Amino acid sequence: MTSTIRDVANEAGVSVATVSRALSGRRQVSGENLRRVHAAAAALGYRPNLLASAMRSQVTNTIGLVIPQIGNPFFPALIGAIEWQLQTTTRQLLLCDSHGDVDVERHRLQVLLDRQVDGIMISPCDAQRSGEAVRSAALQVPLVQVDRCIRAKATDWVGVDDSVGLQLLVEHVARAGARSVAFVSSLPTNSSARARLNAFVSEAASLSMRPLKPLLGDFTVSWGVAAATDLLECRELPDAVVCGNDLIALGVLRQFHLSGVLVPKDVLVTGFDDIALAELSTPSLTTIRQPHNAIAGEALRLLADRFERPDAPCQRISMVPELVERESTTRSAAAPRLRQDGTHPRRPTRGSKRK
Amino acid sequence: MTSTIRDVANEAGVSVATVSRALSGRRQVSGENLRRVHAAAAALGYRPNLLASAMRSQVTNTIGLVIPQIGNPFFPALIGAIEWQLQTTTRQLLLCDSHGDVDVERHRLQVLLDRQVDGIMISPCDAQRSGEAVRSAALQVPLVQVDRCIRAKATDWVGVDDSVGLQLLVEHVARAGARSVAFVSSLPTNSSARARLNAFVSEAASLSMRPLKPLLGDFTVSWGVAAATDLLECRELPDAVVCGNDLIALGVLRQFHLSGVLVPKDVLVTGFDDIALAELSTPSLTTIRQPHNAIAGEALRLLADRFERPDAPCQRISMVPELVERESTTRSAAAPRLRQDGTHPRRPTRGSKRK
DNA sequence: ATGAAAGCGCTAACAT
DNA sequence: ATGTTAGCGCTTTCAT
Repeated sequence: MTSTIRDVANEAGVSVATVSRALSGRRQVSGENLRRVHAAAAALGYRPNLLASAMRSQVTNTIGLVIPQIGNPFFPALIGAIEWQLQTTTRQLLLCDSHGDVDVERHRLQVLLDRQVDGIMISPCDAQRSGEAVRSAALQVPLVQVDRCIRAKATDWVGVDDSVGLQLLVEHVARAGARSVAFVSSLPTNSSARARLNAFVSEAASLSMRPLKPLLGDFTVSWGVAAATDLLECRELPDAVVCGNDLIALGVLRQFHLSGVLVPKDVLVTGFDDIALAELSTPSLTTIRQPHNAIAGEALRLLADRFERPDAPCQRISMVPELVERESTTRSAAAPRLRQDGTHPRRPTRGSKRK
Repeated sequence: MTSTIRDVANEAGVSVATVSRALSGRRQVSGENLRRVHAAAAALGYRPNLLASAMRSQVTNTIGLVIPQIGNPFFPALIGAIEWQLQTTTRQLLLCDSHGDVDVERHRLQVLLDRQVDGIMISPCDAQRSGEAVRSAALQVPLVQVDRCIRAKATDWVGVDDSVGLQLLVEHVARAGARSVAFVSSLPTNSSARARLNAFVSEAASLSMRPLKPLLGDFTVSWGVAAATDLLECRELPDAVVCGNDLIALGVLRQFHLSGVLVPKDVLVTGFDDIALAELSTPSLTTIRQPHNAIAGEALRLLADRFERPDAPCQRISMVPELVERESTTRSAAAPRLRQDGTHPRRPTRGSKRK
C-alpha cells in the first residue's frame, strides 16, 4: 500500500541512495535523475517515513514544550507564538503541562528525552525544585528556559525582565498619587513570582511608599479574590494594589466590585502579562505587556544556536517590557463608569441612577 | 553512552528477545530472568528507544490534535483536558493550530500522518472545505472530530449539542421577559456557528420572539465590539443579545458598557462556552457550559475503540450542555452595578423593568 | 520459556 | 554522480 524509498528507486530506475539524496537535497544529483526521482515519487504518492529517517539520522524534527499551567492564558498565548513560528520549519511541537507539579514535570521531561526530541523549551514550575531535572535534561539535549527559570544559571533563558516590569508598575501608581501599596502575588516558588516580589519590595522602598505585608498565594483568579477579601477586612485599603499577574488582578477587581469598592476611584489595581482579557475587564486593567512573539522567536533562535554549538556559553535574554495604561489606574479618565449616570449622549437610558 | 537492549541482554546474560519480552511484559518470562533483566536495566540506566520501538511495532504512542485557534480560550481548556487524560497513558500530544485556515489545516494533517500518529483529534475549521482532508485522513488512521465537525457524517464525533444549548439560552431570555432578540455570531462556515444559527432561528420562531437579522462575523471579541456598535446605531435595541460564543459576548458587553448601555437592565446578553473569564466580566456572563473533561474522555475512548475495531460504524456523541445563569441576564440581581450609586451592597434594586 | 535471526525504512559510509 | 551495503534499536517470527 504505502510505498517506500525502494519502490521509488525501482520506478525511477536508480538506487535507493540516489532517491534519498534527490529527495533530501543534501547532495548533488544529476538533473536527469532528480527529475525522474521526483516523477516516480509523485506517481507513487510516496511519503517518506519520518520514523525511519529519524532513527537513522538521529533527528526527530520534534521539540518539546513544558509549561506549568495551560489554564493561565499567558501560556496559550506563548504556545500559539511558538507553534506559529515552528510552522515555517519542519519541526513539530510536543506539548506537556506540568500542572505546577515538580514530579509531573520531571516525568514529562524524561518522556521527551525518551522520544529524542531535538530540543526542549520549558518554563519550570519551581525555581528550586525543578533545578535538578532541568539541568539533567539540558545535559542531554539543547534546552532553553522560557519565561520562568531555575535558580542556577545553567541553561539559556529568554523572558521578560520582571524587575523592570514591576518598577514600571510601582512608579506608575506612585505617579498616580498612591502612597500606600499592597502586593498580591504567588508564593515565590517560581522565578517570576520571586523576581516580582523582590522588585516590588525594593521599588516601593526606593519611592518611600508604604508597602503592606505582601499577600502571597498562587497565580489564580481565586487567590486574587481571597486576597482582596483579606484586604477589605483591614482597617483601611491601600491606595494601590499591585498584583503579580493579570489573573490575580482580575480576581481582585471582581471582589472589590462585589464589595462596592470602586476602582480606580477608591483604589488603583495593576496586573502583569496583558492577557487578552485584561483589556476587557471593568475597569480595563493596567498591566505589563509580554512580547510573546519576540520571546518565542528568541527561544527558537537560542535552540538553533545551541544545536550548532552545544558548548557555547549560556545566554540569558531579558526583554524590556512595556507598560500598558488602562482604566484601573486612571483616575481622570474614569469616564466609562461615570457614563452610567446618563451623561453619555449616545443613548438615553431609562431610570438613570445618580448619587 | 546511552545503552541499548543489547547491553542489557549482555549484562543480564540473556538474549535481546528475552529482554524485550521482560520489559514489554507481552510474553511470559521466567521469574528469575525477569528479575535479572530489570536489575540489569536499572544498573545500566537503560531507556528504551521509542523511535526504534515505534518503527518496528508501528505504534508511535503519539496522537495529533488539530485545533482552529488557540486564542479562543475554549480550546486551551480542551487541550488541557485532553493532555491531562493522556498523561495517564504512554501517549503524547502533538499540537497543531490551523489558525482557521483550511490549507494550513490540510498541511498539518498531512504532517501528522507522515509522523504516523496513532490517532488524530481534530476540530475542523470549516464544515465544508475541511471535509476532504478530514475524510482522507480518517481513511488512514483512527480519527475523531471534537467540538466542530464537517458536514458529512464520515467519522466519529463528540461535542456538545449546540441546538440544545441555544434552545436553553433563548428560552432563558424569553423567560426573563425578552420579546425581541438579536443574534451575534460567526459566519456559519464551521459547524458550531451553523448549528447555533439554525437553532437560534428556529427557537426564536417557536417562541414567537421578534428576531433581528443575525449579525455574523467571527468568534472574536473584536467582532462582538463591532456588532454591538452596529446594534447601537439602530433605532432601538433588542431586549436581548444572544451571542455565538463568550468572546463575542465579552466584546458586546464591552461596547455596551462604553456606550452607557446597562446590562442586564437595558438589554440581556448571553454567551456560549463558559470560558474562565465569563464569570469575571461585569456583569458576569450567562452562558452554556462546555464539559471539557467529558468531551476529552469520550474522544479518547472513541479513538481507543476505533483502534480495536477500525470498521465499526461511526458514532456521534452529543453531550447535553448546561445553562449557567449569571448577572448578564438576571434583572433582579443587578446589585453589583447599582452599588456604585451608594445604595447598600446587599440589597439593591429599584423596580426591575419587567412586564 | 528462550534464542537466533530477519527485518521495519531510511541514511551514510564506503566504493566505484 | 551513483551504487552497494551496513546498520540505527527494537519486535517478532520461527526454531528449539
